[in-house]
Amino acid sequence: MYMKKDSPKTSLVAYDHVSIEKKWQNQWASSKIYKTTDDTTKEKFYVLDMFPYPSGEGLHVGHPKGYIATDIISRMKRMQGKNVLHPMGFDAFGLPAENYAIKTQTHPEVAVKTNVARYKKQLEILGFDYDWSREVNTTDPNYYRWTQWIFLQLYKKGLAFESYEPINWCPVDKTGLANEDIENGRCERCGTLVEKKPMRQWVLKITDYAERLLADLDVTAADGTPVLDWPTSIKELQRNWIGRSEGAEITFKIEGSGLAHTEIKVFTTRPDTLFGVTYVVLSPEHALVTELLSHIRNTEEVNAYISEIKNKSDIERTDATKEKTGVELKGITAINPVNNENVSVWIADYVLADYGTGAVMAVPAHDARDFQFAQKYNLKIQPVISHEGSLPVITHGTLINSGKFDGTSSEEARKDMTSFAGGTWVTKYKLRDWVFSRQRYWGEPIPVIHCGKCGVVPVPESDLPVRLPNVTSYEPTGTGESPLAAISEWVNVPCPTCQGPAKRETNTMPQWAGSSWYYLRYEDPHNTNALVDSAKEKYWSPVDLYVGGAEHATRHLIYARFWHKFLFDIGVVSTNEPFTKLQHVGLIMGEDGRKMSKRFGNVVNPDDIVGTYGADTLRVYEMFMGPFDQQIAWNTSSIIGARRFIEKIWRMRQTLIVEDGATVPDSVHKVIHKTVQKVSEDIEHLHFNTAISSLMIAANELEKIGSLSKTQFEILLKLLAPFAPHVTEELFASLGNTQSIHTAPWPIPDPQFLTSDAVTIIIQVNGKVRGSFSAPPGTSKEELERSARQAPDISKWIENGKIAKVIVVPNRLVNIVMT
RNA sequence: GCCGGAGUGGCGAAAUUGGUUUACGCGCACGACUCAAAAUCGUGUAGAGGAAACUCUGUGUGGGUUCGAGUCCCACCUCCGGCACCA
Repeated sequence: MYMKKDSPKTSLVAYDHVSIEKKWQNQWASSKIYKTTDDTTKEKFYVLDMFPYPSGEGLHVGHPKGYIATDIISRMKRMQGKNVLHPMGFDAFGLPAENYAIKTQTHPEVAVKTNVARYKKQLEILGFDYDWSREVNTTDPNYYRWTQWIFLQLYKKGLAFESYEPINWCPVDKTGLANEDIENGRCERCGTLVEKKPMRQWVLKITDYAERLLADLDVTAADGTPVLDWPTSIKELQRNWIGRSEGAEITFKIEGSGLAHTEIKVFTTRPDTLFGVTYVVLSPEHALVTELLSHIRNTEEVNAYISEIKNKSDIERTDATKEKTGVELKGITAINPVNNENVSVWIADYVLADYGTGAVMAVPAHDARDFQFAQKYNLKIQPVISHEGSLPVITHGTLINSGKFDGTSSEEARKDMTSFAGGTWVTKYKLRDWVFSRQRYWGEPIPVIHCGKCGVVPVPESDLPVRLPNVTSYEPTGTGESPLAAISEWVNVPCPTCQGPAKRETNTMPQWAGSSWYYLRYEDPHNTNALVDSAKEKYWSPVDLYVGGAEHATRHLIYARFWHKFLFDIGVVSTNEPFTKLQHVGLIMGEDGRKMSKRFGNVVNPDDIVGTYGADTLRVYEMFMGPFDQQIAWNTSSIIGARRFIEKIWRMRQTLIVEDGATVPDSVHKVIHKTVQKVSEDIEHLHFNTAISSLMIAANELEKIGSLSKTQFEILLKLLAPFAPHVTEELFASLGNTQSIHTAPWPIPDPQFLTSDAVTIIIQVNGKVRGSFSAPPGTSKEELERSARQAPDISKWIENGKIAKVIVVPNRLVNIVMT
C-alpha cells in the first residue's frame, strides 16, 4: 500500500490529490465548462460510451476503462476546437435491475434511483467531462415514450407482428428470450437451460434487414477506405451471426397410400450432389409431419420418437458432437426430381426446424452428418463426386454417376442442376427474427390494445407514453403472462377505434429496446415533440467514436444498426449507419487473471484506489496498462508507477521552471515538440499506453536537462491534461492562468524542432550489428558507405575477406556483405 | 469442426510498419542521502562463455524469401474470444 510522506529535505508543497481533485470537480461543475451547445458553426465531434445498467453492485475498476478513454479523446478534441458531445446515461430497464429489486425487496423504480445515484457518484470522482444536463434514462417515461413510438412505426410498416411459434423460454427468469439472449443453449442472464414454449409473442422482422446489415459492413468510400471503421473481429462476428448462405430450394414429391399432391421442399447449398440423394429428412417439428402420420405404417413409433425429442432441451438436441437419432416414416417415399428414384423419408433430431425449410435432402457420400446418420441406419451411400480415399468427401470435384452432368465440375453445375431439378436459387440467413416481448414487469409496455371486435389496435401516438403502472407485486407469474395482466384497472381500457371494451397488451419490451436508439436522444434530450429535432440530428449524427465491450457485437450493435436503418428509412435520421468508428475495450481482469466478480472475491473498487492514489493516478494507470483493446490483469503494485510519474510532474513545477525569456537549451524544445507530435497522434489512434510512455520519457529527459520555461511546461501540462485533468488544472492555475487548461488550445508541434541534426547510422556486416556512427540527416549514400568502411570497430570484420556488396539505407544503416 | 486474435525479459509491455529486439513502467540487486527506515536520486537487470575487452545464442516450433525477419510466405504447437448438426 502506498503511503504519502513528507520529504524532510525540501520545502516543496506536497501533492495532495484529495483536496485538488475535489476542488476542481466542484469548480468544473459550478462553471459548467463541459456543457455542450448546439453551436453548428463549429465542427462537431460526438464520442460515446456504451451506457451502463446500474446494478446494485456498483462499479469495479474495470468499468471506467472505456470511459477514461472517451474522456481523454473528448478533452483533446475540445482543446483542438471541436464542439464535443460526450454524454452519459443509464440503461435501467430489464432483468438485472428487476432481479436486483426482487432480491432486495425494493420496488425497481426505487432501486434504480438509488443505483443511478451511486453510479453517478462513482463516475463523478473520476473527473469525467460529461455534460450531465443531457443525461438519459431508459426508464424515464419521457424517454420510453419514444421507444414506444418507434415500436408503433415498426408496427405500421409491418415489421412488428404477433407470432405463435414456439420460442425460447427461460424457466428461472420466467420469460421468453430472443435468439441473441442465449449462450450455448442457456439463458444469457442466469445460465439456465432454455426450453421451447409455444406462446403468443411480439416479433420484430429484423430478417428484412439481414442483407443490408451484412452488406453495409463492407461499404467503402470513394478512396476505398471502409465507411465503418470497426475492428475486423466485430465485423466478422456480425457476418457469422447474420450467416448468409446461397443455395437451392428443391421440391421432392411424396408418394404413399392416400397421399395426393404432397411435397417436401428442402434447402441445400449443394444441389450439384442431387444424384447422390439417398433419403430425405424432416425436422420433428415440421408442419408436414402431422399430415404424414396418418399415412404411414409405424405411426406409434414415430409419435414416440417425437415426444422423446420434445422432452429434450434444445442444447441436448442440437449438440453437434452427440450421436444423431431418427426414425423412418415407413410406407411413404420421396421422388428425387433429377432421376425419379424413390428414396426413404425420415425425421431426425439433427435437422433444425427453423433454418432453411426445416427439411434436408441427405447425401451421405458428401456430407459428414448425413454420412454418420446413414452408417448408423444402414442407408445407401452413393458417391457422385470422383474421389480417392474414404468418404465422405465434402469438397467440390468432378461429377460422376450424375447422368448428363458426368464429367462437369460440381461447383459449376450447381445452378444448372437446380433448374434441371425444377428448383429455385435462394438466399438464407441464420439470423432469426427478434422475439421482442418479455413476460416481465420492468420494461417498456408494448403500446397496443387488443379489442374483441377490431383486433390489435395500436395506441394512438398522442396517448404515449403508455406508463408502467405502479404495482405492489411485480414478480414474474411464470404463466406466460406478464404481472401487468393482474392489474385490471390498467389492463381494461376502451378500444381506441370502436370505444368498446378492450385490453392492453401486458408484455413488455426486452432490455435491448431502450439501448437501440439512446445515442440519438443525447442529441436532443428534452424534446417533447420529436424523438430528435432533425436539424440537431443532422448536425450531430453519426457518432464519430463509440467505445464499449466486445460482448455487444451480436446483440446491442446489431439491434441498434437495425433500428437506425429503419429510422433512416422513415426519415427520422439522416445517416445509414449509427456509429462511424467503433473501438472495443479490453477487459480488466482480476489480479488472479479471472474475470472480476464478487464470486471470486477479486473485485477492486475504484473508490478505494481513488482514495489512496487519486483519480488522476487511476486514469493514467489504466491507460498505461497496455494496448487499449487488450484484456489485461489488474496489478495494484504497478499503480505506483503512475503515481510516481504524476509526482514527478508536480516536482518539476517547483524545481525546473525558469522565467520566460531566460535561455533554455534547444534540446528542451526538441523534447517538447517531439512529444506534442507523438502524444497527439497516439491519442487520435487510441494508443494511450504509448502516449503516456512518451510523456514519461519527456519528463525524464527534461529533468535531466534541468531547466524549462513556463510556456514549455504549460505545453507539457496540456498534453497530460486529458489523462490527468485535476493535477494539470492545479499546476496550470498555479502558473497564473485564469482560464481552465481544458478549454485552452491544444499544442501544435513546431516543425523546426522536429528535425534532428544527427542520426545514428548502424553498421552491419553480413546483417549483424557491428557498430554505429553519427551523421547529419540526408547524408549521401556514398558518404555513409565511406564512413562505415572507415569506422574503427569495423576493420577487423572486413579486413580478411572480400566485400561482395554494400547496402545503404539513408538515415538508417549500412550493411556490408562479405563473400 | 468453423471463424477471428495473440504467443517478445521475473511481470505489464514497446519496436519508426522489412533496418540497433526488449523503449516506458513494475519488480529485484547494489550504491548515495539517513542514527535508521520510508520517500527520492544514481547504477545494473534476456541467456551462455569470459577476469575483462568481447564473442555466441535469442521474439512459441520447424522450414522458406531477403543484404537484413518479432514483422512477409508455408507447415505445425499452445492460449484467448466467438459460432457451432445453419444442410
